[in-house]
Amino acid sequence: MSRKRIRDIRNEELIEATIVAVHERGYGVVTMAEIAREAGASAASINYYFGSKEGLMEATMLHLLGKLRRAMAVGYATARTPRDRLYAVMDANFADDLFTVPQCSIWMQFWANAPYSPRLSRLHRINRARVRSHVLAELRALLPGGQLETARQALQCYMDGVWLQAAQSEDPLNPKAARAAAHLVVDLVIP
Amino acid sequence: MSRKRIRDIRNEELIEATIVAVHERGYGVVTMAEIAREAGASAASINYYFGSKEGLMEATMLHLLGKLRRAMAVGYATARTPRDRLYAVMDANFADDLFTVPQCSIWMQFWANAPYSPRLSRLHRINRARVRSHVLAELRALLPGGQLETARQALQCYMDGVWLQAAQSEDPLNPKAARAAAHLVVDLVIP
DNA sequence: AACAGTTTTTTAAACAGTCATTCAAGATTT
DNA sequence: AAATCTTGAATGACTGTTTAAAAAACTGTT
Repeated sequence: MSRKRIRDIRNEELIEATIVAVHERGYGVVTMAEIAREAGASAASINYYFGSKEGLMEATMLHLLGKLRRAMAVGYATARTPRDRLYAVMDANFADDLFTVPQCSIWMQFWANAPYSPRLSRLHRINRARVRSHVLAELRALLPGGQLETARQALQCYMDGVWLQAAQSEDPLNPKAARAAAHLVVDLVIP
Repeated sequence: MSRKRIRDIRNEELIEATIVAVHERGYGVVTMAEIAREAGASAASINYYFGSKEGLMEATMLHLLGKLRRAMAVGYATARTPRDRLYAVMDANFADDLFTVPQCSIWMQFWANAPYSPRLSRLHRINRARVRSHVLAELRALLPGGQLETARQALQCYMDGVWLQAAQSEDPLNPKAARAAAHLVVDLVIP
């Protein structure tokens, strides 16, 4: 039992340290030693748990993807109309514990590196397809078929674009305001 | 005269090679030697012309920023109404000679690295502010003040988001379709 | 509680490459 | 001849990963 526990604890510590360290230095530049120092461990222990630097990055993104997926599931549980479920998708993207500068930074690094790493690009494809199908499912109930694809792309690209911008921010973000803005964009697209 | 000419020719050759090589390998991973090979030159000559790898990246982005700025100026020259000028801003972003996978890749790498390089982040700020003020200026003539900021963010994030997605594409892009889609988004935001 | 045996965890040090940059010497152009 | 351009080779520093050995945690037995 506690054998498993230790591994889980280390995994989480190292992933948190990865988010901070990659945010501060960039994925391509940050070293295993820096991440390890952030976590109060040694570079070798990261390889012990994750196999490689790429494995660590994959695990970190898996962690964030899971957070996003769960946040979306929570919102879906209480939303009753297609429009509310669309709001829920946006709200998940800008949830308090997801929409932070370090996490948007990581996402940025993830996007930049995905084309060059089969393991990362696989995650990227899966996540994107999932969000896409959710958005599309709700839009179907709200728009005529001809406008579906335009509206979907507008919304999905909006979410990506906001994160992109957030990753460049010097100051802490305002998730509440981001959610409000996202709702306005939804209303703009679906009158 | 031709002393200057040679420098210009090399600059352009090396920048083109940079775009191809960075697209293929990623900025953090590509080596000076690979870029040089792509250009049919030596790594040392890149340093001779650009001083450093970072200098080369800065010059490359300066080149692309200029292309974008000029494309926008061309569109502005013929547009007569605020809506047409908004179309022109979008069209510039998705112009035939700008909206290609390698160039969107570079832009992606640029975004990812800007937070860690003062020289790149300066370029990023300048470019973003310029696009922002153009979009805002046209929107002012089309929307009540209260919706300005929402519409601007929707459009600007849309453009970023489309590029982000384009950078992941395996196949060649379709600039014409992208422009058509962008027009539809404009029409969605400004009925 | 104590202990020997076993497994899991940790890390210092070694390893094996890598790469941006510099430099000196030669090639080319003016 | 002078200025400009080019590059092979040397430099110097850095880094992900492996290894071997020690530390810590756990196990069942006494």
